Amino acid sequence: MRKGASGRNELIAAIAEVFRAHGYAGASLALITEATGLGKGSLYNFFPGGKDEMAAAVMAHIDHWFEDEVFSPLRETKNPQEGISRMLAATDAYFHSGRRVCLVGAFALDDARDRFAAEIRSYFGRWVADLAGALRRTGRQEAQAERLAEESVAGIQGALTLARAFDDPDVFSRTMASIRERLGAADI
Amino acid sequence: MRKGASGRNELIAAIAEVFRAHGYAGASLALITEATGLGKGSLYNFFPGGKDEMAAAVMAHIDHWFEDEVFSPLRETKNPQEGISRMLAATDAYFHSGRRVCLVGAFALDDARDRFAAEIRSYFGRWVADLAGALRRTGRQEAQAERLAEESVAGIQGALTLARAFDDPDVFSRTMASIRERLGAADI
DNA sequence: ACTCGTTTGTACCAATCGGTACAAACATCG
DNA sequence: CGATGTTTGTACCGATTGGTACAAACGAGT
Repeated sequence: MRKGASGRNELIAAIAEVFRAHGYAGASLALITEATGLGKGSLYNFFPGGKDEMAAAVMAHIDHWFEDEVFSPLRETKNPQEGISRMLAATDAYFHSGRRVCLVGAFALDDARDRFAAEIRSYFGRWVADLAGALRRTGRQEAQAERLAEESVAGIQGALTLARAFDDPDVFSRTMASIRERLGAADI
Repeated sequence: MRKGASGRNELIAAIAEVFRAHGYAGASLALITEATGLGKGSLYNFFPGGKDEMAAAVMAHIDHWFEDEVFSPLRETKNPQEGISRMLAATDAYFHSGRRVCLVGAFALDDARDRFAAEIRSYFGRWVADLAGALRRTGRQEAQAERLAEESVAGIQGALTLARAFDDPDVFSRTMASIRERLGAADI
């Protein structure tokens, strides 16, 4: 890797955008070559496993980012309401306020789900479980916390879909505001 | 068409399942041939425009079904609460209680969105607008009705994503129950 | 039985797919 | 400078892609 230690992360980020825009099947090596400026020789040098390994690396990269910025604040912040606020802010930033799509969600719909079933399940599973944990710590009952967490994550995913469908990021912002309210309101 | 008038609808339904399972890019003619039992000769006889026309026919087919079973009850049922109930029941039936995926939603994420932007926007637009109309007729204020409708449709889409991700249709059923409650509760 | 339009299978096309091979160009370090 | 391991571009591979051509098989009407 020529460009120093951060080169691989930037490379993975560039590849991620291709998968995001075209899905697994639609992300051809030609598109990846174009997006990264790297020929097939380099690509297969960094990812000997080919397209599959590239997608796996992208998934792992996303997973780490969410673990650090979204999930772990939910678990480890002393004040659960602050953890929830941090997760909402990070989520909003990550999805560029609705202009960006969730690759894991897109893979879940597509037949890439079979390939990455474990990673997809783990990603959403931790999101829901960690949010439910924070909600419990605000005083909510377990069943209610679980349901609210599930609905919130689903709401975020659905809002991303609708924002893309309408080509209108405001849909996402409005839904995020509403979710923030539902999650914040009662700490009964 | 040999098999009578309903043959085309069945053909479109079979093709729809291929797009649903593999996305636009992943739905190869080989898969469509296999799923329909029809050779390329027949396929291009019925859809001279090729894959694009097949996808367009599938989209139109879905659009008509939702118009008849989901949107129009929202607009035309005298009692708006009954219209909402009918739309929820039809939605649950269509998505096989969470075991089936929303093709329009999947296309919205994928790069098929560019091809079918108008159809996708119209589909979700009518869903939200007609639901908001019914909510207004229950006595809600316009702004609140609009927001609730948008969140409900987003919630349905997100629940489909999560149900696929967890491979657990119950996620969808739970979310649908919760949406039913939110939509039914107050007719203030 | 004969015709006529539809439906079907097969063979074929150029383009692109993901992937491999490998030698030239490179950076790094003694 | 020379040696060594990494990075890169190019050429190539068989398989598959979406799409076309077309003659044989078919069904319905007379």
